[in-house]
Amino acid sequence: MEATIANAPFRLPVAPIEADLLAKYFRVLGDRTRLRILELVAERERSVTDLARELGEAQPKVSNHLKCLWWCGFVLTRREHRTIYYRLADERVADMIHLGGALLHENAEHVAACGVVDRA
Amino acid sequence: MEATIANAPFRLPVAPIEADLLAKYFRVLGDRTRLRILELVAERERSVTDLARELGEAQPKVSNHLKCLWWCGFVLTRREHRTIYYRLADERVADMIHLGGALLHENAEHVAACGVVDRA
DNA sequence: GGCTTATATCAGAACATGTGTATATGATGC
DNA sequence: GCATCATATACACATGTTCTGATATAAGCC
Repeated sequence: MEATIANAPFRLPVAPIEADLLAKYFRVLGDRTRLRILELVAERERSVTDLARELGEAQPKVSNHLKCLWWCGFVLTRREHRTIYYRLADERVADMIHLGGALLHENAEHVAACGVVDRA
Repeated sequence: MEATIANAPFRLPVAPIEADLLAKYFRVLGDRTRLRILELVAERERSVTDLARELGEAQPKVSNHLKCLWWCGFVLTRREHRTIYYRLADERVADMIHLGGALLHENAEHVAACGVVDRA
């Protein structure tokens, strides 16, 4: 046993490959529509149509984002007749978003003003 | 008791404007190089040159990402003579990354295979 | 002042990502 | 089978983001 990454309880990932995947994972949270979808399905399960209506967004758009969220394990589905209900896969996803929200609040103006994320 | 939203201990942010900012905030974590920088500065403070050497990346590239991390409140700086040392601004940033890593591990293959984040 | 070191900025190319429209699949009920 | 409702997919387009290489600022030292 020596692979420190694998068994470290709280050590940051070091391998570049890890960083690549983790970046991709966080990028899923880097979209306004996906965040709003997660908000809603965290509250209670919803169908695609529900989400599209509540968000005021086009159905294909919502569907596409849901596909992304499903692939990456953020949401789970359940079929009932013709309808597919999406729900949050893990409470820790909500925890992570809340943590981000808390940190954001202390830097909100700075983040808003930051042009580097948009224009590097 | 039925309003599951209102009394949930961990309520998700709802306002669309919030979602926009929060997405931007998470997007900062959605880059491999920035994550690797955060790993290193979480361990101990480093100069730009240190980081560029340890990451094997070009100095302007590292500098640019540091600017982004600094603007958005992920890192703090300290000047010593000609050198500027960067360090993690808040332990909770590391917590959030660990949480993401933990969730990722349970879905690693799916996330890797997910083409939606790359190609929508 | 001139030289060196440390960091930051800029412009443009290359790439990734999100959106809208149209269309396809797939299940249900007649 | 046909009509319908719910969801998914494909493609073209616009936008956003990162990288590279050259150059600029800025501090310290002689």
